[in-house]
Amino acid sequence: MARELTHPAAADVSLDAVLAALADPVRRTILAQLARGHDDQACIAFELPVSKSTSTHHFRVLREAGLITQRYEGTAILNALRTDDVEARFPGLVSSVIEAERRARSDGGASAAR
Amino acid sequence: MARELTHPAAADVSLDAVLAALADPVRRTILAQLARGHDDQACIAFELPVSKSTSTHHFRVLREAGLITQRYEGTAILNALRTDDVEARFPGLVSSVIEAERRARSDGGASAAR
DNA sequence: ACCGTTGTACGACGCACGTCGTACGAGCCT
DNA sequence: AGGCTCGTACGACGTGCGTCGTACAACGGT
Repeated sequence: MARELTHPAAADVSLDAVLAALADPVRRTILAQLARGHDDQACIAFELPVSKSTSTHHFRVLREAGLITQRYEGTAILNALRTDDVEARFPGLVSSVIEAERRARSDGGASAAR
Repeated sequence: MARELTHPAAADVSLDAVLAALADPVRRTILAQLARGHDDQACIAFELPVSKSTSTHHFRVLREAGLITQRYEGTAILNALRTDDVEARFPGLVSSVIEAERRARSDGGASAAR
């Protein structure tokens, strides 16, 4: 059957959706790891402090916000950043968030929050 | 008496709080207008599609996230961006969001969202 | 053919957030 | 002193979101 993942067109990526997606720490973790490692990491490869279904949920939010692409490879799904599209639409936004996230992670991090 | 507004120290500004604050369109409207006009605009000067109490709430969130400073001037409160502090901590983040917000506003805006 | 792997669908639940109205406080002006 | 303006405090309410578990679907290997 289908096995089709719906991605928004580059022009349809909304600031609202992107910022809402970036607001969650789990999703930022995913993005940071995706930016750090090579592309095409399966969802399984991420160490997330949530259940499998929650994981699926977060990946879907990221995809529907236009931040990542997903494609099937057997039963697994390979994830990749949509760096080009997003940077073209919101220059500097996602990259600065990822950079900040990575630094906050390696840092002692003055205050953790939430 | 007090009349003291509590602001977080520059080092205590957390990525989580900043992104959570940026996730709301009303608060981005405030930031964009603050960036556009001069500093020291009173809360009243903002045309927001919400009630007065909700307005207060959003300004407080922005202040406690470390994105703006507020100081009393009579009964009014003057607002200003904390550009320096925030840019030092998360380079490029807020500026890119404000830029994107402004463009999305003047733009036709492909899709509105929410 | 079977089973394991990988991810999805579907409720369900609880909490946090955006929203509001009303009542109040603090300061200015006449 | 009195009234006006600007903002806050305090509930209250609805909804959306993050979370989970269970059941299921698609694909690959043995």
